[in-house]
Amino acid sequence: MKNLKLKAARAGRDMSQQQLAEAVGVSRQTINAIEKGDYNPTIKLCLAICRTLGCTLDELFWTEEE
Amino acid sequence: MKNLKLKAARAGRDMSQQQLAEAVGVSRQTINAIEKGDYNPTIKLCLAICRTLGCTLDELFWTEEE
DNA sequence: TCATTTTGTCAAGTATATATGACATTTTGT
DNA sequence: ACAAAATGTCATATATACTTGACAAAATGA
Repeated sequence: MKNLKLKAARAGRDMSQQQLAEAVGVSRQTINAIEKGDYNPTIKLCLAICRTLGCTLDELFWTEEE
Repeated sequence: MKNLKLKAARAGRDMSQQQLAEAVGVSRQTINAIEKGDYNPTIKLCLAICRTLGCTLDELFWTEEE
């Protein structure tokens, strides 16, 4: 399932996938795949994204289902 | 670095590494390695651990440094 | 003290997170 | 309408999360 909370948080900071990717040190395709829900990132990458966007893990990556 | 918050939360539920591993569907060595800080789990596994132990992502996996 | 459980650790294999490069499609700005 | 930027997507390659099996050391309980 897509991660729309991440997409919204990034948009709220007016950052492109590319900019977020560079800020956290991964490729643009990786950010794209995470937002699209293609695969599950490591906690380390999640933490880097959270720090960059000023959000908590629970805000961006918690999910009830599954 | 070690994940002592996870170790404490597990101990507080009186679960062995083995029991937690079975509950979340991974090997005992994987739980051991996460507590020891040997490698970074995926967010999917973190979520499964949090649900099993009744904790949030931020409680068990947030870290300030790095 | 002894048996059992739990934890730590190693080696070798498999699955998958992530990279790079490339191109098509969509969105945005003028 | 046009150009540029942003996004979606594919294919191939690499790093690493995770598995299985095994054994030693430490902790727990009778």
